Amino acid sequence: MPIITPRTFRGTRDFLPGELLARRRILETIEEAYRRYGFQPLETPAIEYLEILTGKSEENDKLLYEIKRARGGEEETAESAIALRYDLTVPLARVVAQYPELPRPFKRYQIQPVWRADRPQPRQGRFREFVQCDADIVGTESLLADAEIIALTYEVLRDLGFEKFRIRLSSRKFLAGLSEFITGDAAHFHSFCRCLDKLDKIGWEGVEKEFNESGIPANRAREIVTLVAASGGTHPDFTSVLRIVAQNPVAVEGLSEIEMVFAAARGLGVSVEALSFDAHLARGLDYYTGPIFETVLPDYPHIGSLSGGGRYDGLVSTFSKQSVPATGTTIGLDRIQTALTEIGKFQALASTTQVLIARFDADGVAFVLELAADLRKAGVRVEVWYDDDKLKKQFAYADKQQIPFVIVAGTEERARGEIAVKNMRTTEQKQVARTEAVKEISAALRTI
RNA sequence: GUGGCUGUAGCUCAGUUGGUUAGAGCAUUGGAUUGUGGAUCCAAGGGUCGGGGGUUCAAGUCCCCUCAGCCACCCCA
Repeated sequence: MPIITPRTFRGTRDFLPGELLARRRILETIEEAYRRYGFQPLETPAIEYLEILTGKSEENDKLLYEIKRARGGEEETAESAIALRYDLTVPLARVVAQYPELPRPFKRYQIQPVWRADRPQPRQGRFREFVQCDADIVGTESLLADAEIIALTYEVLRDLGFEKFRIRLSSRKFLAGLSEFITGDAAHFHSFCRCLDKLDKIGWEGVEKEFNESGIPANRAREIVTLVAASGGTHPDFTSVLRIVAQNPVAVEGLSEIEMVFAAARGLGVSVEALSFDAHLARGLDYYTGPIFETVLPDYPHIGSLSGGGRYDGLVSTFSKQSVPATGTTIGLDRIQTALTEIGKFQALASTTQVLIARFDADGVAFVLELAADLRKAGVRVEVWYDDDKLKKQFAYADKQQIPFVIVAGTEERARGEIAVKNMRTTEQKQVARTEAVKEISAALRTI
């Protein structure tokens, strides 16, 4: 029989225990924060009908993993065609339309994997299968909701140990107005955004070249956007920006929304250096309609955004005659992990076991099993050694797994009604009466 | 999707101008007086040199194709 090479599909990964334990910790931190803001959990299927997923964003349509057919089954018909979801926002919009009885505001969080047929680049935290942590507020147009989403993002990143990060805020509405104001034609909006977004990377010469190549009339663009950009940052001068775009009512409205969200987010405790108004933040899925935001690490520009979100008041209406406003964000678990690893704060754990009960003779089996049962009843995480191996091997295992305590109960100890408890960190070992074992171990565990 | 780089043990790599049974470190397993780990020492297992074809007396080493991985761009979490 030929051996099949063990491997994982490109852009997907196995998570071995050490890494997974650390990932779980990150998830717990995120989930805790989401709950503090009153979000309730939701899960949806990995597979959706193709028609649910397509048509929301041209880029994403290209990244869909379509599922062709079941093995030995029939080819899917056009109506029953299916695909793996590429985000959690579209499924949420579907749910909102499908269950009108849900409360308003509907605040849900959702932590599940999504799939995109991208070309993976691990260093940038980019994969084909990755976990998104979404928090969305559905059913209100209030910009307080957008501000809360920003504050929530801020808290999550702080809780995770990030010290220097930047939440960049802009607005689709403002950009639409700005685009119209500069180009004189709303039709240029998309390419205008795409070019503008590259400003940080390629500078003005590059952007102007892109404008030309995209056929965007942008004779005054440099002057205007330079002024707007100069008025942005962590201490935005909204009055100056207003003066520049005053002739365009859409831009004015978008700007006032940014200003409100900005102020409310600060009011919710977001620190000055963590939030900035970036007029040239133009990226984002096509379904955004209002404020948009993303989080980046200024010191690690190669890592993609850690979070991204915004207001999408039109998305639900693709599934319903009702129009339902919504805003929200997604935090990328894998980007977070990539970033924490780079910063040196991603600490893999070997094991969560607290006590290993060693053994080395057949006579002691009953004694050891009873001890394990007692400890587990008290909530202690216990492993029992299975084979008749040398103690050396058993201790080496405890050491490798970073198990803090090892219990040895050989004939001598058992005869005296005692056990030996060794603290692997201090190497200290002491004799404990079997009757006091649970109490002693529990107390010892509290000291570490 | 566009462009570039790489592909030798589980991992990180070395392999001289193509020449006999392909090496090291780490990891794994076993041992160094039989009830105690992290150090050291000894030993062992593990590779059809990504796959296929070609040039040659001879290819890990040269050429072609292919697959895979990585990086930049695109886009984004």
